[in-house]
Amino acid sequence: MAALPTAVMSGRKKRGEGHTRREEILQAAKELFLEEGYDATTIRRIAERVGVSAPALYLYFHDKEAMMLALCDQTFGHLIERINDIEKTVSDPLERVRRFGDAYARFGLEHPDEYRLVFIGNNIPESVRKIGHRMPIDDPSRPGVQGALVFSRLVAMLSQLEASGVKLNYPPDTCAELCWMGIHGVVAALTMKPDFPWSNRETLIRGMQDIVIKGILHSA
Amino acid sequence: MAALPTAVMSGRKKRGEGHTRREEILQAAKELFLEEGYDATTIRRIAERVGVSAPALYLYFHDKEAMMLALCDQTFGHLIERINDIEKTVSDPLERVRRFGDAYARFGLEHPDEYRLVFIGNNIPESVRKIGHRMPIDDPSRPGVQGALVFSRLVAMLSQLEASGVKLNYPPDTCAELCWMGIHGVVAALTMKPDFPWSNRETLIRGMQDIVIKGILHSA
DNA sequence: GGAGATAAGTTATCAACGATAAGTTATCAA
DNA sequence: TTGATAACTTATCGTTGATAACTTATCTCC
Repeated sequence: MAALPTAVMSGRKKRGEGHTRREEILQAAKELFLEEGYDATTIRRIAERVGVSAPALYLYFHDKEAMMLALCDQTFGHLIERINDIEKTVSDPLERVRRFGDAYARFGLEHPDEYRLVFIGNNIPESVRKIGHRMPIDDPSRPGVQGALVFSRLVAMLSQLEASGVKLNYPPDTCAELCWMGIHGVVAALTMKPDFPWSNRETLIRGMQDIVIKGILHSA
Repeated sequence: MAALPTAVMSGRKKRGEGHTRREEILQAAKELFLEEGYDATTIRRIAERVGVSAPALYLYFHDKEAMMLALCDQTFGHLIERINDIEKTVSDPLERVRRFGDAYARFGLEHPDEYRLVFIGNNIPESVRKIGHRMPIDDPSRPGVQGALVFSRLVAMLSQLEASGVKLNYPPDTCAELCWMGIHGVVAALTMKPDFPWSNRETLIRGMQDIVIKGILHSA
C-alpha cells in the first residue's frame, strides 16, 4: 500500500478503477468466508464491509458463488506454484509424487474453505441457472478450473513415474485417482470434522502417503 | 369449504396417531431429498406432498436438518445391520475388515444424500442455534449419531484383528482412521463429482481396499 | 351428552436471503 | 457544455426457514 492518501471511507471509484473495487470485494469476501464460512456470509455483510450497497457487488461478480470461485482460483494458484517448484527442484519422479501429496495435504488443511468449495462442497444446484444477467456469461479467466488443474498435474507426475521405468499396479490415471482419493480422504475428514479425536495429523498424512505409494507400486 | 380433489385427502390425524404423520413427513422428505437434494428441497414442498401446511412439520421436527438426520439414522441403521451380518457370518478378522469396506463403499454410493449429510456436508452453521423451540431440545432417539457408530465398529474390528495376532503398522484406531479415510475418499469423490471421468468404480473400490489393507498390515 | 382439556392443524406473518430493475450521480472525452 | 457511460443507489421481488397466535377435531370424565 504505497501512496493511497484517501481515507478508508471509500467513495465512488474513478472511471477506469472498477477493478480496484473488485479486489476490495474479494478481500472482504475472503475475510468473511474464512471468519464465518461460506453459507453464513451474506452479500449484504460483504457489501457493508467494503462500504458499498449490496447490489454493487453484482457489477463485478455474477453471483455469490463467483466470488468464492475467484478466491479459490487465486488460492489454488499458490498451490500450483508450489507444484511448479517441486517439479523444478525435485528430479526423482517418485519423490515428486511424495512431495505433491505432502504439499496438497498441507494446502488443504491451511485453506479449508477454499478446499471445501472446490473439492468437497460444490453445492452447485445447477438445476436452472438464471440467464439475462448483467455479467457476461463467461469471465475470460474461467474461474473454478484450477482445482481440476491440480489433479491433472498428479496424473502427469504418475505418467512420468511410469515412463521412468517404475511398474505400477494400475494405469497412471487410476493410480492418480487412488492417490488423490486417499489424501483427499485425510484432508476432508480433518477439515470437515475438526472436533473428532483423530490421531496425530502428521501421522495420518505421512501414513496415507506411505500407504497409497506402497499400494500403487508394483512390488511382486 | 370446497371439497378438494381427493388425490391428497389426508385429513387430520386422530388423537394418538401423530407418529403416523411423522412417518408420512419422513417419507415425503426422503423422496424429495433424493429427487432434488437437500438444499433444493423446501419445507413447503415437503408439506405440500404430505398434504398439510408447512408449520405442521414443526410439530414433529425441530427443523429441516432434524428431518434429514432422522432419515440418516434410519438409513444408516440398515448399514449397521449389514455390519452385524458380516460379524455373524464371517469369522476371519481380516476378511471382516474387507467386507466392511466393501459394504461401506457400496452403501455410500447407494445413498449419496444421506452419506453426504452425515460424512461430508454437515452444514452446521451452528453459529447461534435458536432456542425457545416447540420441540424438546433432545429427541430421546438422539438422531445423527449412527454415522459415528459405524466408524466405531471399524475400530472394533481392527482391534480384534490385532488381538488375533496380526501385526499392524499403527495403533488400531489410527488404522481405522486411515482405512476409513481411504474408502471415504473413494465414496466422496464418486458421489460429489459424478460427472468426472473416473476409472471404473469396481476397480477403484477394490483398489483402495487392497491399498489400505496392505498399508496397515505389518509386512516386513 | 355437555364440558373442559389438549392434540393436531391452520392462517398470518416475520426477518433474512440472493438477486433484479430502474433510476441517479460522478467522471471523462469531444 | 454536453452527452455518453461507468459506477453507483434505492426500492423491491420472490423465496426461504421459522414463529406466534388462533382454530378445530377428538378424547376423557362426570
